[in-house]
Amino acid sequence: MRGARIADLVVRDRRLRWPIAADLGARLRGRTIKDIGRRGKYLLVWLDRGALIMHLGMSGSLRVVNDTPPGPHDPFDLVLAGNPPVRIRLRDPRRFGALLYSDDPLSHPLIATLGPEPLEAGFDGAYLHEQARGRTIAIRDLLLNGRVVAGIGNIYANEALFEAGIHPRRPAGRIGAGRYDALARAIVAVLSRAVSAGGTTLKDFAASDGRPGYFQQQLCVYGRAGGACPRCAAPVARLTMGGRSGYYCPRCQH
DNA sequence: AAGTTGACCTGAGGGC
DNA sequence: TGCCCTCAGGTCAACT
Repeated sequence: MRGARIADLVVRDRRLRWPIAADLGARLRGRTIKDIGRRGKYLLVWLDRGALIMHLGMSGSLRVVNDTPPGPHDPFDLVLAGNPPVRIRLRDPRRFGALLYSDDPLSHPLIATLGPEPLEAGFDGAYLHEQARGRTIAIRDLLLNGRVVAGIGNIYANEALFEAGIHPRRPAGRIGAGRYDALARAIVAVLSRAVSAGGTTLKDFAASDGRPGYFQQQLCVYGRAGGACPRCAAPVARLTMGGRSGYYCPRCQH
């Protein structure tokens, strides 16, 4: 995509998480893509001025397609100029994805309010400890809050808490600085290992080259209720918090 | 202010 | 086979 000129945006269904702006196609035609980036789980397609902000939600995927006819859940194609043109298609059955434009994306409310990137400088145990001070929210939910730290989803929150030996329901304000050091290290380790493995394919996740991830083979607790804890062999437990599952070892995590 | 719940959607899988 | 229920990788917005 980098360096390409946008020939067209073909919108078949505007109804994503937020409606695709009616004038977006006209705004994009003829513009040049300068770079591709990311903040949390938001994808940034930097143009000569401003950027597209995209999100894949839970079920979205972007693919390069040729003459494949669009399916019922393929809301748009971004067409790049060329001979032949390159069509990049979003498939998003649940329509939780997003396609937005901003002249100043880093100031956009969705981006500007995000916490630090967990794999970059500025994220450590001291930061988490400070964020948690005086708060009663369960630590699992604090980690899912993008304003605290960007881009941690349910799988990696649970895995990092296992690695750090912290119970997912523990109130965030009742965890000491030393344990937050361990938690921050666990988050960095889990995310790094997951990236190396190409991500986690529970069902249909695939990387941009179409290949699945393999981190699911390294999951210690997520989705493994009843299975043996890899550390102590006690059965992994499942709980529900705010309508979402949490997994943990009742013997190792407190 | 912080915490909790509901909302947005479709599809898959299990039980009956 | 079909119907109904539950659950799913996200996260914002509206409540309490």
